[in-house]
Amino acid sequence: MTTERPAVGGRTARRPYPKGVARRAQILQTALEVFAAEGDRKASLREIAERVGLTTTGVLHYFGSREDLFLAIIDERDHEATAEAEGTEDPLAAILRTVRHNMGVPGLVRLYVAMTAAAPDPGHPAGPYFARRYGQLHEAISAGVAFMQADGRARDDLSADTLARLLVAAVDGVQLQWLVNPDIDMVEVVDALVTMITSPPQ
Amino acid sequence: MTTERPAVGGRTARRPYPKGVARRAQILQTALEVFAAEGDRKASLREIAERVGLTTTGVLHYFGSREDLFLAIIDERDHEATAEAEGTEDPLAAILRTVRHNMGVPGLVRLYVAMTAAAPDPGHPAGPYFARRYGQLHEAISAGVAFMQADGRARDDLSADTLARLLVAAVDGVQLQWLVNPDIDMVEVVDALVTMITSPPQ
DNA sequence: GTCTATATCCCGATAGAC
DNA sequence: GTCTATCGGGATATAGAC
Repeated sequence: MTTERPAVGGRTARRPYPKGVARRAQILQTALEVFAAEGDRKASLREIAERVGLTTTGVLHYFGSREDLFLAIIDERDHEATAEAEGTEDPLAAILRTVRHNMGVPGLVRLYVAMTAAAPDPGHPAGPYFARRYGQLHEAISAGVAFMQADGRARDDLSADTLARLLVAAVDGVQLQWLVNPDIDMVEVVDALVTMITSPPQ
Repeated sequence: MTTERPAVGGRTARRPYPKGVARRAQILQTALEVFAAEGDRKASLREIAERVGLTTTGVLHYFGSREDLFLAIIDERDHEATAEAEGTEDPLAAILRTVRHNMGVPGLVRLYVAMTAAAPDPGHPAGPYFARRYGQLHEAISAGVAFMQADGRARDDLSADTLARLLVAAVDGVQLQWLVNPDIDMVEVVDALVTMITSPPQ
């Protein structure tokens, strides 16, 4: 694995010119704002371009397609989150931190859910992206849980593999409920699972 | 609660004429087929209408909009599933049965996920629908879990409320992973959660 | 009640000029 | 690196035929 940035976000990734990177960042920021405020259907390229002060083609110059643009937002935020959680001893604590953080950024969660749902669609750029993403996430969490099992800090009557999948599923799934009903305390729900995993079986 | 069918699927729900109900069913069936085979983006009103032998407006006569059409599919399948799970003693077993069944209908799961993701979008008809749906589902499962707790068949150090949310989250979330990576055994993952809920804490 | 024709509008994407 | 022009596709409202 290299530190090379993946080519998710368009053809200008190589040798970025100062003006270009600023525009790029501005477009990403604006697109997220529009999506958060108006939703998927209203967040058209035209609307976003207008707010940035460009035409649709201007936006498409930086991101190959509308789908690529939204995927680039997810990709960027993912890099931040992954970097922050890197090298944590307790993966369960890291997950709870993430969930708590997510409760403060509903728009981003909405976008994330929309991309996840679109990923299985044949030909959608999010497909390969999420396959890789889920793979890495699962590997990291599974390894962390296995470590805790070896230390006796997690129950070992269930495989680390399955528990890792369950953790990811719980986080993703509770977000679906939370988006429809914001009164739900996501941390409380995920914390219940963490409790069950860390309390030994009889 | 009456047995009256909700008005989810169009204005012709009252006093259905034989020809109309047949067409309606045919459209629902075809729409699901196209969605399962081609995905959300290719499943346009035109494509569906063509296969049924109608024009787009012909389809729109039965369902007010494309979104309403897809929501009607979910609604119909939900009625079947709910009726089947009705009056089950063990809600956990019912959930596992549903998950096992879902592994045989990936197209429907894809549609379900797509609708769930679209639900938080402002103005989307799936919004109110899923709010109600999640409410009913949660109430039913929560009550069932509480019953099991009273019988000593489920751990009671965590609230039935939270466990119910966690169960629904796990089912929804594991589907997201499964759609991107069909090798995952959804039953195994959800069963792990069931095991933890039914095994008493130390 | 069932359905078509038409007309309009918005969208994403491409080609090519500057 | 950005715009103009344009294309094809898709959603939807109305009028009216059967």
